Amino acid sequence: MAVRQTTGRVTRRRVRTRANLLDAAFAVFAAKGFGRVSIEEVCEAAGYSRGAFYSNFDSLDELFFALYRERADLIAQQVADALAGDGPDLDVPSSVDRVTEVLLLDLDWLLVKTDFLVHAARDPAVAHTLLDHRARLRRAIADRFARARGHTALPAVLGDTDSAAHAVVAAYDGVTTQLLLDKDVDNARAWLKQLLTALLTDGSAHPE
Amino acid sequence: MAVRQTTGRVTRRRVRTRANLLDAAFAVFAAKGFGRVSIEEVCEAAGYSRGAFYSNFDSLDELFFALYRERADLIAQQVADALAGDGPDLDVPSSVDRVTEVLLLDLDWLLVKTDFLVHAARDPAVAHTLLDHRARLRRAIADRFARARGHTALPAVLGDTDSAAHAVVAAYDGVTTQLLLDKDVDNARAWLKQLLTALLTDGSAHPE
DNA sequence: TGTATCCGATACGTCGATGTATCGAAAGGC
DNA sequence: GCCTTTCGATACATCGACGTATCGGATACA
Repeated sequence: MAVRQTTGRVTRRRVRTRANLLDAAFAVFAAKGFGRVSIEEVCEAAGYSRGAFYSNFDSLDELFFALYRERADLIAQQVADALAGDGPDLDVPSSVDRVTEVLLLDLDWLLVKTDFLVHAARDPAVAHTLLDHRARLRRAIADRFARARGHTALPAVLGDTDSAAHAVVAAYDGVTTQLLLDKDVDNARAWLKQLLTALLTDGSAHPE
Repeated sequence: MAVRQTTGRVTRRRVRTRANLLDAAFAVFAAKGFGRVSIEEVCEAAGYSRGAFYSNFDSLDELFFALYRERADLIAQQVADALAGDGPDLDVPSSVDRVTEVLLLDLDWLLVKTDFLVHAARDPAVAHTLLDHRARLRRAIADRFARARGHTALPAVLGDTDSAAHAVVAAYDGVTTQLLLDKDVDNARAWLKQLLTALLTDGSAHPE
């Protein structure tokens, strides 16, 4: 964290500034990629001078980290809500639809998230944060599966609900990669749905 | 490309230098990530001065691009070989083993490849190269499926062999993401195998 | 072996980004 | 509304990386 001496009070202005910097940084990171962004660019996009930046953050890395945490928490919450929202009656496929809606909505987020993955891959501490986020998503998904037990059976090849959740995340990651290249959100959604269907339904139950 | 005037001859020294630069760059990129590497670092790692670099490349981007193409071609060839090598008698699971062996062998390559993905996601021209590489892999896989027809049936949910190949690549990408974070190659291989099994075999045929 | 050509090392000038130190202005408690 | 505290703008010094221009040694070919 930046200087922040004694136990001083925190001004409203400060919170606003910080939020503005984070928002601007998100846009700039999404557009150019973390590796090609300077502190000055972020400040300019936010309409502040570098003084404001150094008053709130120590480095671009720290800002990036904070940015990721903030958004990741938001997404995790949205997914958990989408999954917890429907009663135990609804079947898995319709849950899939709702989650897909949330997860593949924002291309900019996927770009930033991938940048973050690249860093995490080279820094164990950062990796830990990302693994945490993923674990939270998996937990929400696994819980949903557990509740659906009896309504919809999972194929035995996948094992327990945890493994099934793992598989869902892997499918999501796989589709994300393709989406980053062809930018076709609709296609990605359809394709993710098909993948999940193939994974989560027994081969004997042919759809449509 | 760098200067390279008229139709001059190309010295052996030049090819060696170029290759050395590419090799050193690969190591440096894998270690620090493309975004955090300077031209000087690459030269230092290779044991050359910047003069050598500018004589062979115009920019770090160009070197990175060349580096990717080179390695991607190599991998694509290896995968194609691994798939074409076994006769039509072998079943899909054992092909999976052989390909997995090739694809998940080198963590450094996965790191560089992900860096490349990040760039491709923001530059359509670069994206085209990466999509080409992926298409080549998919073709090899789809061909293998086509040859296996009659021996092993694919589940109907996946559709034709092209879709099945698509699914395989998605699973590979998904597992790669996790592998980049936990660095557990053995686990990734096992997990990829399980995923592919779930995808490619009919749910009715329960293994072990 | 001679020689024309090519290659890469060195030495510069330049520029952008960084971090700090300082100061005026805004904010909040009273 | 005053006064203390905090925030962020400005100015400055520094540094690293960049790209170029030049030159001496290496390389290929006769």
